[in-house]
Amino acid sequence: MAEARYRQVYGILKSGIQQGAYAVGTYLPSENELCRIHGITRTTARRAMEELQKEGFILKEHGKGSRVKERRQTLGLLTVKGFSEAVGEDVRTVFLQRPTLRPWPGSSEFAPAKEERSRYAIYFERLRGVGEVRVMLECNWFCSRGFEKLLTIDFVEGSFFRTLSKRFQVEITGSEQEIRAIKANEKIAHLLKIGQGEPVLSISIRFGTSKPNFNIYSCLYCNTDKYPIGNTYHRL
Amino acid sequence: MAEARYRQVYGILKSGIQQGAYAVGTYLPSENELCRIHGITRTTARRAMEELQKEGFILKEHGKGSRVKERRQTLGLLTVKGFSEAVGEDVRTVFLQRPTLRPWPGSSEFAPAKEERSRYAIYFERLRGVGEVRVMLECNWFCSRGFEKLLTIDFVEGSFFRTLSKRFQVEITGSEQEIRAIKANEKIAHLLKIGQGEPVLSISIRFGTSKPNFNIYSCLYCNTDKYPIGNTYHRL
DNA sequence: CCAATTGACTTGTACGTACAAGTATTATTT
DNA sequence: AAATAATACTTGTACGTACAAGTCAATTGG
Repeated sequence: MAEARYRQVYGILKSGIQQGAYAVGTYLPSENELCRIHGITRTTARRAMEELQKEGFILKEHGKGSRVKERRQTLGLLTVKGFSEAVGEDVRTVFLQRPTLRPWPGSSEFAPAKEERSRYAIYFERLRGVGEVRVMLECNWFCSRGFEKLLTIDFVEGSFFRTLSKRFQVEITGSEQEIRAIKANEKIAHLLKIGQGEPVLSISIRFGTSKPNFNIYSCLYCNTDKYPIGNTYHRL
Repeated sequence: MAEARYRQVYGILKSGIQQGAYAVGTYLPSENELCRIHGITRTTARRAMEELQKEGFILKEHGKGSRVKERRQTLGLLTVKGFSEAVGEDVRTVFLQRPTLRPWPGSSEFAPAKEERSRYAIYFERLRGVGEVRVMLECNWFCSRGFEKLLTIDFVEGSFFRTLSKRFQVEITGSEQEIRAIKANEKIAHLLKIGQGEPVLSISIRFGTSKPNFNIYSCLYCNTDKYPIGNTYHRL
């Protein structure tokens, strides 16, 4: 199916914000204006705006309008949105382990389903940083069934999720996370260039997808000294 | 104004889930049934269900229904919902510092607005645990203007947010958070009964409210060994 | 017996309408 | 001149309708 109309409008507005067409602190076009501009009803316009609010791009102000929010230099990991979108330009990502077939790990926060365990997993590992600062070690597991091609091809625009979407028509539909403060072990300390035993933020994530019984299991280890993890919530 | 209709329905369903009327794994009444039951339209029913999904109570399954999700034993702090609702029964809370007038602290993740700084702050501090385990140290700041009564009265049902709502008609409308892994200092280590320098999760929160220029500033220090912080996200 | 189709459900998207309620400016009244 | 009222906007809530799309069981046709 084609992408939903409200999602398109959401994307247009989001790009506009990220590229500076709508400056921080200014108001977006009102919902009624959006209706005229895009030829949609207010229901749909509101839907797009709600999405923007949920992602923390705007703040809706009753009686006034929708204001573009300041984007903090944080990793917007607590939503599905990718790393690069949230932090900005100087994001560097290197593979420590390109996608390879592996047996599933023994234990994890989120247990894969039986259907997933019936095949080998694909594993890959990346180190991400902003400028010279090493921010995050990222480990990813998922069932190999139907994704053998990933062992050979490159990621679309360097993004795993975009690759899933473009090459495999698999979309992320949600996530579950557990967050802990742990001590950096030798490997993590070395890779993040911090001392062993230093506190590190550990985030275990299960990403649900549009494909039944197909989840992405990720473990992130973050050095939050310079780049804390951010999150916003709005009731309405 | 009276509480919105969809919020009422949301509350009814949420209570039903929490009190076991709808068991984990079972399906809630369909949207059309809810319309009949509560005399609302599907728009309103969907609104209530979306809220439940956003809070992680249910999982909507296209073509099937809305299933009650398993509630993990985590602190659902990454939404506005309070501590006690998320964890269950055996939550123990003790005041280390009852509400008192204080000058604002020098620095914080979130800077209070000028209007807030013009008055002294009210500060209070609580230690929260589950059973014998000390889970979290909680420090709270907010502008004293109009809230002098809080210095003397008790909290409604032990809940600060409920007190704001019931006694002052102030509602939480959203939050912004920053999450870090830090080393426990002497005070934190002592209170959480862990070793000094052990990793602790630090969450800085600004809660926005329905009262203009009135925010709650909270700092949480969590021992995540037994009770990790949880979070769920669903695109739609 | 098995495969395909149908039908009855579910949630998802989108249309259109109406009015409530908050904000800010302008016009009016005192 | 200052308070009040009207106004023109904004977002918030809620109604109703229609159809798309996913799920599943019963029915039908071969």
